[in-house]
Amino acid sequence: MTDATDIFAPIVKTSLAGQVEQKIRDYFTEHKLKIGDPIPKEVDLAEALGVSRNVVREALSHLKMLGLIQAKKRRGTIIAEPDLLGTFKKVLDPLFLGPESLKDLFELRIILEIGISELLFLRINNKDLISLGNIAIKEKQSLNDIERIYWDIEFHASLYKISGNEFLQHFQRILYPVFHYVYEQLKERDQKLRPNIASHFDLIDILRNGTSEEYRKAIYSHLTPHIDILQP
Amino acid sequence: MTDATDIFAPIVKTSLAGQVEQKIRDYFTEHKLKIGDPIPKEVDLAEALGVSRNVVREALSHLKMLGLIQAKKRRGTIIAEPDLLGTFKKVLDPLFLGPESLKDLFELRIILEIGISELLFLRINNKDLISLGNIAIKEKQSLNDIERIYWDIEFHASLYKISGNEFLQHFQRILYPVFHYVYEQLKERDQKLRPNIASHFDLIDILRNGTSEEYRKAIYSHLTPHIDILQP
DNA sequence: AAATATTGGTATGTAGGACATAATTGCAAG
DNA sequence: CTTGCAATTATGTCCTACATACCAATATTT
Repeated sequence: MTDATDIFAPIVKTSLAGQVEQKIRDYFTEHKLKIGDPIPKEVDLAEALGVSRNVVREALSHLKMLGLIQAKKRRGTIIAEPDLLGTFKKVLDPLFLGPESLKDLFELRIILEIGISELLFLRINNKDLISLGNIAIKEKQSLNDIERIYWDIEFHASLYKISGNEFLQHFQRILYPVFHYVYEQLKERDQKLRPNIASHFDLIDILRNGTSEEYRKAIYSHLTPHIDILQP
Repeated sequence: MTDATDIFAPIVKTSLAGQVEQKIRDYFTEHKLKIGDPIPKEVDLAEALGVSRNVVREALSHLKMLGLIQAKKRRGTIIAEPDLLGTFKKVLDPLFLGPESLKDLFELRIILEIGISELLFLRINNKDLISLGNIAIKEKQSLNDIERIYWDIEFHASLYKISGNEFLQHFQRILYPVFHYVYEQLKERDQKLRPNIASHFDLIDILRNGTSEEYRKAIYSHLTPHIDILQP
């Protein structure tokens, strides 16, 4: 029974649930299951894979968490369209992120804001400009840092929205706690927020009358002050 | 016993495991647990929360999947640093993504490649330029589409690497199957790959002698041909 | 005494049975 | 045709038992 093939069988480091999860994913792709299609019930899967229903449930619960499937009480379980960023959100608790990750994320933000400049000039309209102006005014009138940070984030959220890319809008919402955390760190260090080289009003002016190249320079100088705070 | 407060109690739409997961996360933040710190064992959690060990395990398995915790057989379970993008990867199977998400992701790619232009000119060196040149040559010498696609992706992966942002490098690797899928779609539609307006050689030339603004224009014209394939 | 084997305890991993819950179906009475 | 009720079905929760890996301390060998 225990011959060489058994002894030297590939060592499995992933848990059973993990393997089962992979098997189920393979099953999906093999059978070309599309959104709405039902998948076998838990007991059948357990029997087919030779594991307990417990393990199958754990695997399924992973897929469920990712939004890849959706389970209803009597209807069974069906394939669903996953929420791209909903899952991502779950690991983005600043408390769990090291300083390296934080720095990368903030740098990514700069990359994104520079990257959308072309789209901004392509898609922005008068109404957007007015709305941005109102936000900038409210920020200027803020009585404390908390309020100011709120309007600051709101300003940049609007930019993402104007760019028209759904993905980015969600991304902004998800990254909110991270950026907020960075702001908090910053506040602690030098007591009051440093004035940005280029203000929000400057940015609006450029969006109205300037070029995308001018905008990129401005947004770069607007955001970089925040980044050295992350490298001590 | 069953008075109005019970009747009109907030309806629970999340599963028990989901609630427990949240409770455990709250426990982490409340106790300010850091990486490496141990968490209570499953049975204790189950008892404390008044649920079965089964449910606790399901919640923990979620956190485990996200890399937030790490469980060893006798040592118990400890806090770990999450893998930012490792989880994200799990939902990025092109088969599960709708056309809208695909379009957004590809647009995001353009945003990113435009966004890193500043960093590229800041951080690129001669060795990078030579390496990029070799890749471009190999791409030109490719005998079939598969090979050409491989080197194309390799070229852009190098760009991300040169930018120096870890996050982006991982992002590229994760998005690989998505972009590959887009290329496949494209191949099917117009049989042979459309020539890019700006070739990789052009991009290298600009990186060597040009400005970041020229580069942005070039990369934009280089990538946009791919995007209309996604909106039918 | 130092290195190695053995043994036992501990927390996670897996198994399997039982029951609860919600949703669907079909039948029956109004 | 609608309403009400019971049966059915697959997921959700609970429970108990055992397996497995790991660690520590003790026992055995060299």
